[in-house]
Amino acid sequence: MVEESSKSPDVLSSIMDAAIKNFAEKGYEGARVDEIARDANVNKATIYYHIGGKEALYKAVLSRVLTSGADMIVENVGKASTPEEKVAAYVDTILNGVLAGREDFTRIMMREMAGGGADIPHDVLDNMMRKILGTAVGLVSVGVEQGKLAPASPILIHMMIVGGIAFMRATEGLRAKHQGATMELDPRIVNEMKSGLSDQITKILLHGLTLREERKMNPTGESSGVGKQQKP
Amino acid sequence: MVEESSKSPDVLSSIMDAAIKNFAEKGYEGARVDEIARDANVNKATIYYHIGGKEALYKAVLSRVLTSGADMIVENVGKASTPEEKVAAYVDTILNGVLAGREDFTRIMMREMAGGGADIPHDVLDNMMRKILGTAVGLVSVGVEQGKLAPASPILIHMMIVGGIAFMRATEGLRAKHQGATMELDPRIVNEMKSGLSDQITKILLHGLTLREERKMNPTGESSGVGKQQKP
DNA sequence: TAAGTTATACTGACTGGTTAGTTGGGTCAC
DNA sequence: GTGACCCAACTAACCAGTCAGTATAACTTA
Repeated sequence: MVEESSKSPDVLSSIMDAAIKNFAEKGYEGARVDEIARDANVNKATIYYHIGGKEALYKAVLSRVLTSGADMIVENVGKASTPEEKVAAYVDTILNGVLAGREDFTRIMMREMAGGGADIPHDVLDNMMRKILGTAVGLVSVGVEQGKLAPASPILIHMMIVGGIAFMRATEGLRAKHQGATMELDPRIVNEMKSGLSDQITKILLHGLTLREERKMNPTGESSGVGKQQKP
Repeated sequence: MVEESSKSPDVLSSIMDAAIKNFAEKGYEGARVDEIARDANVNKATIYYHIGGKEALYKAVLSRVLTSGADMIVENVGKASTPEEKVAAYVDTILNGVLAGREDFTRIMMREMAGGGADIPHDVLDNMMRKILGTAVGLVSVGVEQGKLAPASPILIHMMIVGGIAFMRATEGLRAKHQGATMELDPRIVNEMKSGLSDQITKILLHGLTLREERKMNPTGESSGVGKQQKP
């Protein structure tokens, strides 16, 4: 009689959420449709009614995961003016925009890459490649032309960013348990590690590790005057 | 008793090889014991006789994958003298020593990280953490103390190397098909991309992307006319 | 507007193919 | 013969996908 919930609040998104969680934790083969249904508080057949099947569900999840970030990167990098700022924007957008609070996305992406990306729908892949890698290519190209960036493979840059972030994220739990390797660290390093991951990556990418000559590092950290070097 | 494998040519290693291949391609859940047995030209029960089961087989594979490289890194980095050479040795060992011709290892590692590394046996993980990360920590620490390297998180450095390599490797097939994003690249970038991945990564890590004033980058080798720029 | 019809959203119970693991027996070197 | 090594065939469980059925909203028509 009285409707506790006339229409379901949003069956589809609860299915998607549960699917993302399960696929992220256990991978495509490891995830169970029954469990996804249970997590979504939905009858299994409902999933088949709405989406079609396990594979269709996974493809839907993949599209959502992979599509969501591309435009954000294009936009934010576009806003930045100098090549250096563009690199920073690139890193920052991936870390704090695309992947912020979405460990699940990272995990699914890692698994998908491990599998060679065979399951990624072609149009999604195409779109992603064009936008994200295109942005990276443009960024480096302009920087090189302007004499501001050293020539480097934009794809490699992209992969070092994404790969670095993904591996850092994925191993967070692991490292928390096994922090035996922390050993005695130089206080300057400890300090540096306190700044945000985005800043750290940007700094490494822009300035590298080599210190030239006698230039003292700003010991208080923060991304201030780190990359200032004189002649070799 | 006598030797390890007295009888068959080498049943155990053919099982392991087949297992590595299958786990790499399909993950733990996706791999089929029957198929591993078939690939190894062995009856399925033989696997159970020698190893015990699917999970034990996977653990064995994991140990082999993860253990194999640690000592190599420690040794090669130890041989190098300056911090810069150590960084180069670190990158080069991971790429050309640990992972050379072993895409399977990379894939298994990626999946395992995506899953949070829950399956990695504790002693293996401990050993790996101590050796590999310990080496990275030592490397950066010494470099910083000597005033030759900028302070940076050794873990992040490690993850950018491994993550970058893993993602580059994993997406090779993918990128070959979708090379639409290659666009018009500056010839200097194209040239840079011709040098080995190990050199490229080392260069980025050591020198970064930023070009300072009128200074040549001192390219590691071939990539000659790289650093010639005017001011903007 | 009441009765009849169709469309949409969902469910509980079932099924059949797949797959990890077992069993009991066979071979061969010593 | 005896024990390490290997096999073909079997089994029990699991799990993706199906189906017949319920409920209700949404039209249709007389």
